[in-house]
This record gives sequence, C-alpha cells and structure tokens, in this order.
Amino acid sequence: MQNEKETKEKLMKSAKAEFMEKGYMSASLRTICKKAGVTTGALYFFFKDKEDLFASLVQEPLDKMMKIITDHYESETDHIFEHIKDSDSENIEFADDFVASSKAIKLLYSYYDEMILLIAKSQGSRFENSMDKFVSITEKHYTKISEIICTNKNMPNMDANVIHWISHVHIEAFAYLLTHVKSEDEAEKILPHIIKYLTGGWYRLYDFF
Amino acid sequence: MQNEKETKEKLMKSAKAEFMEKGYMSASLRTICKKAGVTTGALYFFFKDKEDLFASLVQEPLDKMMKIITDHYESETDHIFEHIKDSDSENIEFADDFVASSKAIKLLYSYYDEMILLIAKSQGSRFENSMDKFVSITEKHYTKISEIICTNKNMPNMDANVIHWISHVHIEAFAYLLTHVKSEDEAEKILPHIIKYLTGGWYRLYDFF
Amino acid sequence: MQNEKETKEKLMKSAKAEFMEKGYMSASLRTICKKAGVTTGALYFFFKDKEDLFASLVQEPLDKMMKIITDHYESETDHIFEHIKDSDSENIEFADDFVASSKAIKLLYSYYDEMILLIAKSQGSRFENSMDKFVSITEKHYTKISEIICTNKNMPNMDANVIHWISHVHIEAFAYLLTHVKSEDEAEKILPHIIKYLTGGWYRLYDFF
Amino acid sequence: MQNEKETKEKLMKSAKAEFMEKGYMSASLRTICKKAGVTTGALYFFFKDKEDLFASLVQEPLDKMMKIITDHYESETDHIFEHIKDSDSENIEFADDFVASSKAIKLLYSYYDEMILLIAKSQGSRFENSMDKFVSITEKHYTKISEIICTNKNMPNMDANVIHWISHVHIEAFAYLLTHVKSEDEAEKILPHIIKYLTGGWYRLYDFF
DNA sequence: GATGAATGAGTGTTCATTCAT
DNA sequence: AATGAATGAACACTCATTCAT
Repeated sequence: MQNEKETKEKLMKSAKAEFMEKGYMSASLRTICKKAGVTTGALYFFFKDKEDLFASLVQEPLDKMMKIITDHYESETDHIFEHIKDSDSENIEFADDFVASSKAIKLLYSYYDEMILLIAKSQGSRFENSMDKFVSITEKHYTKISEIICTNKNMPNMDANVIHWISHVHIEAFAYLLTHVKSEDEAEKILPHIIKYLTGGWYRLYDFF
Repeated sequence: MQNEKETKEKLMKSAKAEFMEKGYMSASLRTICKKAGVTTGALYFFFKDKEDLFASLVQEPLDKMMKIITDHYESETDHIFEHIKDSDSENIEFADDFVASSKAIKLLYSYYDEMILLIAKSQGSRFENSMDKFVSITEKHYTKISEIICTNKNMPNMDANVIHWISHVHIEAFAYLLTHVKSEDEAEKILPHIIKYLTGGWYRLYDFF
Repeated sequence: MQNEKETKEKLMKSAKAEFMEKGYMSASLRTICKKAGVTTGALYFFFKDKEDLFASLVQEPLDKMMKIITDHYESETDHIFEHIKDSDSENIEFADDFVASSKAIKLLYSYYDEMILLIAKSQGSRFENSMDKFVSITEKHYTKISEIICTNKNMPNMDANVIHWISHVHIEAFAYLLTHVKSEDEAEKILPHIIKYLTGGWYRLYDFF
Repeated sequence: MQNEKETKEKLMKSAKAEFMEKGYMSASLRTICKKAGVTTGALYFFFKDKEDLFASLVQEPLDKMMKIITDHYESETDHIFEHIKDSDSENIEFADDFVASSKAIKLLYSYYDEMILLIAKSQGSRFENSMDKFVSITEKHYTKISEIICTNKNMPNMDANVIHWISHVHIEAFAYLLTHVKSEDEAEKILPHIIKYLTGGWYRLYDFF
C-alpha cells in the first residue's frame, strides 16, 4: 500500500535485529512484526515462514562466500601444480596467502551482520550447519595438497581426520575474527599473525623443520 | 518412590538423553518427566528450574575440568620459568605436551556426554559460553609465556588478540575431538598430529625458523 | 487477462478442484487463486465472497435439477389422477418409473462434479442442506399420492414423518449412486434393483400384499 | 485443584455444546475453555488434542453401538439358518424385527447427543466416516442372507452394489430418525412403518410377489 | 480487470512453572 | 517425596477479506 517495498525492508531490518539479539529459535515473529510496525499477516505475504525470513537475510551472502572460496581454491590448486613442476620436491612453500585472505576478510566484514547470523545465530534453522560446508570444501582442497606433499616427500598419507581438523581450524579462524573482532581494521592487523601461525603448523606437521 | 534418590537419578538420566538429543532450548521438561515416569511436580522438588536440572548434569564435570586445566598451567608455568633460567634465551622449546594432553583427553572422554552437553548442547542456558572460561585461563597462561619469549628475543609483545585466538584454537582442538571423534582411541591417534601442528604455529609465529 | 472471461473460468476450474478435494470449509481461497495463477484481488472482482464462488459452480445445476424434479412430479401427479378414475380402487400400480429415473440419472451424471459438491462437499456453505429441498418437493408429491391411496383403501392417512422418511430415502438413493458409483453405466445397471426395492416398500406399507 | 474431576466434566460438557453447535471443524477450543471457565492449558492436561477431546465424547457410545449391532447380526444369522432347515425353501420370511430395532432405538436415544455428534458433526475428525463401519457390518450380514435366498430360489446372486445400498439405507434409517425426530416416543411410533417398508423392499427385490 | 499489499482476528498447540494436597 | 491439576503467556501460522492503484 504505502511506500513501495518499504514494508519488506522494515520487516527484514527488524528481523535482523531480532535474530541478532536472540538467535533463530528464540526470535519471535510477533516481536519482529511489532517492531516493524506491521501485522503478522504482512510478514506472511512477503515470506513463506520463519526460515524463509531468515534465509532472505543470509542466503545471498552465504552463496557469495561459497563462490569466493570455491574460486579461490581452484586457482590455488592450479598455482600449486605449476609450482610443483618448477621446483624441486623438497622445497614446497605454503602460500602465506595474505592477498586472498584479505579479500575474504573484506567480504566477510561487508556482510558483518549476515555472517554473524550464519555463524552464531542460526541454530534451529536449516543454516545451522552452513559452516560445515565451508569446512568440507576446504577439506577437499587440503586433502589434495596433502597428497602432493606426501608423495613428494615419500611420506605416508596424512590421516583424513587430521586434515579435517586443520580445515576446521582454518575456517574457524575467520569465524573467530568476525565474532571477536568488531572492526575490519583490527582484523586486518591480526590476520597476518594468524596466517603465519597456521602455515607454521603445516611446515611442522610435514616435517619441513 | 521406594529407594530414595532413585527418582532424581531417573530424572537426570532422562534429562541427559533429552538434552543430548535436542539441546537445552528445544528440550522439553514435560518429555523428560514422561520418560522418567514422574510428574513435573517431582522434577521441581529436586531442581529449581530447567537450568538447574541442566546444571546438575554439567556443573561438576565443568568444575573438575576447570581445576585440571588451572593446575596444569600452574605447573607448566613453573617448568618454563626454570627452563628459562637454565637455557640460553634463543632456544626455548615448546613442550609438545603429549602426556598432559593425553591426560586431558582421558578425562574429557570419561565425561563424554557431559562435555558434549557443555560444548554443543548448552545454547540458551548459562553454560552456553563456558568454553570461554577455558579460553580465558589458557589466554592468561599463554600471555605470560609470550611475554617471556618476546623479552628473551627482544621482540615487541605479541598482540593480545592473537594470543586470545591461539588460546581459542587450542581449546577448540579438544572440543573438536569430542564432537567429531567418537572413540577415545581414535582421538589419541590424532592428538599427536594436532599438537605437532599447534606447536609448529608457535615456532613460526615467534620466528624460530 | 487477454481473453475476457478466461480468468473467471480459470478461477472456477481451480475452485472446483479445491472444493472437490477439501470440501467447502477446508478449501482455501489462497490456494484456489494460486493454482489459477491469479491474485486474491482478482477473485474478489468476480465473486462477492467464498460462498458466491461456490455458488457460481453449483447454483445453476441445482436449479436445473430442481426444475426437472418439479416438472416430473407434476406430470406424474396428472398421470396418477387419470389412472385412478379409470381403474378400480383396489389395483393401484406404482410406476416402476425406469424411464424418468434413467433420465434423472443421465442429468445427474452430466453434472457429476457439481452434484458431488452439493451432496458431499458443501458443509459450511448455504448449500449444505440443498438436498432437503429435493426431499421437500418429493414429500409434497408423495403426501398427495399417499392420501389418494388411503382414501381409496379406506385406510387412515399415513404418518407425515413416514412420508418424509420415504422421500428422504428416495432422494438419498440417487445421492448414493453418485457418491458410490463412479460410472453412469454401472449406476444404470443398479438402478432397476433400487427402484424395485423402493416400490416393494410402497406395496407392503399400504398392504397390497 | 478444586473439586475433583469437575474441571474435566465441565470441559466435556462445554465441548459437547460447542461441537453440537458448530461441528468438529468450526468448533473453537478457546471458546470451549472460556465457557468451561478454564485456561487452554487445562484442556491439554486432560486431552491430547482436539480430536481426543471429541473422542472422549463419542468413542464409548460408538463402541457400544458397534457391539450391539455385531451381536444382533450374529444371533439373527443363527436364527435364519435354523429357519431355513425347518421350512421349505420357498417361504422365507423376513423378520420384521421390531424387538431388536426397538432396543437399538432405545440405545440410540439414550446417547442422543453423542450420536448426533457422530452422524452430523464429526466432519474433519477421524470419526467422520464411522457410519460407514456400521454399513460395512450390515453389508456383510445381508450378503450372507442374500446368498441363502438366491441359492434357495435358484436365482443368480444379487449385485454387491445393490446389497451395499440396501445396507446403507437401513443404517441411514436410524440416522434419519435421530436427526429428524427429536423424541424417542415419536421415533418408536414411526419405526414399525419404516421396518414394514424396508422388508417390503426385500420381498419384492427377491420376487416373493 | 487485476495486482500487490496489508489487515486483524483467529487457529491448535506447547511451554516452564506453581501449588494444594 | 511426589502427585495431579492448572495457569497464562507465548508460539508459528492461516484465514477470508479489503482497497488503493
């Protein structure tokens, strides 16, 4: 009726605040509507149900993030394969990938609220395990890399559970920044140290020192 | 009923199952009582409220774990200080502390259910951030260690946020094992790799290689 | 949209399907519109309200059926009066009216869906008792016939409630066929037996044997 | 709390009135509770859900009625088999079973409200087709009888659909009385005529005259 | 002719909690 | 030590209907 699309936006803004405050399960649609100044019926005109409302906030950022990660790993894989051919097998270098990571951080912080919703406020919704998907992709990538290293170094393959944990830690590192470091600037300052630490782990695990 | 305390135990057993299955928030006291074969009134005789019931399951294990960790760090701190005096400043060695870690794992798995409740099923209760306390203690310990290293190596002190993250990662490593690796044996097999990775991070972060 | 009346027809078709599936009360205008590919507003352009939409489907068939029955009884009444004069009072014969009944069945099955809507799916609407009107007309007719017979046979008049019940049964017989026998052919095969049974009732009730 | 069992009874009384007035679907649990002077929570202490509340009113009467009918048909079957042996095949007599029917009517009217609920107010609940079960039992009984008659008279067996319809009519006759004749006395007066009519149908259908 | 937006009252159901007995 | 009864607020969701455009 009134100003076009305004209601939907008010609803989404109100929903974001409520989900952020209480999490998916404890959030009340009644409260969301009240704060948006609309009736519950209006909400159901725009959204199928509670989950759809939540999805309207996080689905797109999630998809974008997914694509960024997938693309990144693809290019990194290419890079490593080239690197392997050129260099002698003993001196693989782990990319202290500041550039890519910095990009990721930028995206992450540009969707600050939405990422928080996904990471910490989605319990009870179908998004409650979306971090796991990131971990899964990461795991696939690291499994490949690990195989290359082990082959080159004549080591037995690394235990799959270990790779899974490392993937988990890497993804969690970003989640950690979001949930514990409010400002992007601050995050950017810490990030190099985190990367340094994480690559240190790789080197040691594969006996490079 | 007959044997005193039997009701309370039935209630706690039933509660554990329900909390494990649905998490704190989604667990229903009605269901817990029904499965225990008692009325809700009985529950409220033994427990103040929902949170108190949850606490009855996790508080003690949490406290024990807390003590173990605190004690461990105290003894480790002593050990490091001695070590510092004895050795020259350049060659600090990070304890790849298999013994202590293995002990922790044993305790962790002896309270498997309770730890899962704390780590993964406590959202909505006052225990939802209890991991943070572990992280805090760990952080204090690592802050000390970091200061010693930096002093010895004439480096500027490490950013507090980085220390906090590292502490987080170390605690999460144990949580990860619990939530992803069902059997203790399996966990013990993975643990050395995890420790190796984590100490590798320390070495690199403080430029030991 | 383009071709006028197309929307209305789509709406009615969709409504018929929904009413058939769920009955008047449980049918949802939302669903009807969705399946017709129109908005609720469009529905309210063509129809006053839910009941009006239902009426658009069944009113005309109902009226036609009403007229057929009324006409039929009128002609039958004439026939009986003639018959009475010609014959001696003892030998009234009940028309095992196969021809008329077969005609009725044909009409009934030509409006199969609409009749089902009226008979079995109209609860909650103003049509929920439309069968009663058929019964009423039938009752008037049979009351006359009963009076003629009783006069001729010097019997006391038949209890009005009994006549009402018989009328009810006769109408229900047709309703039964519609709701229990899908095909017209099958119905036509059963119909003679039903008529035979019903006329048998008349003979016995009025002590013809 | 207060007077034992009073609340449940008030609830059931209130529910009966509401279901009678509006039918199962349109009845509102809120209204029922309000009129009983209790909160909705109280209702759910005594009854699982809306259907359970409805069942608490009609299940027992339904079961009793079912038993009466089953028992009746069993004894009637015995009677007919004896009768067959004694008499010559040509002169089967249909029991104008006033005694049994009168008994049924008495039971029916002693549960007047409940039977009305079952017959006319149960749409939307699991009881909406309970009449069909009565018809089914009746059908089985009449199928047997029909076979006996046809065998004795060297007729082809009667069409199953016809038997089904007759069963339907017989059951509906009782339902009709309940829904159209308020007083039991009045019903008892009409019943003999109905039975006479129905047996007349049998005689004619099987060509006894 | 038809849309898109919105209303507001309503639904059945579940919840943790209380308390007289 | 425990029961059985009851509260009352909250929940997500659906409904027929309205109306400016």
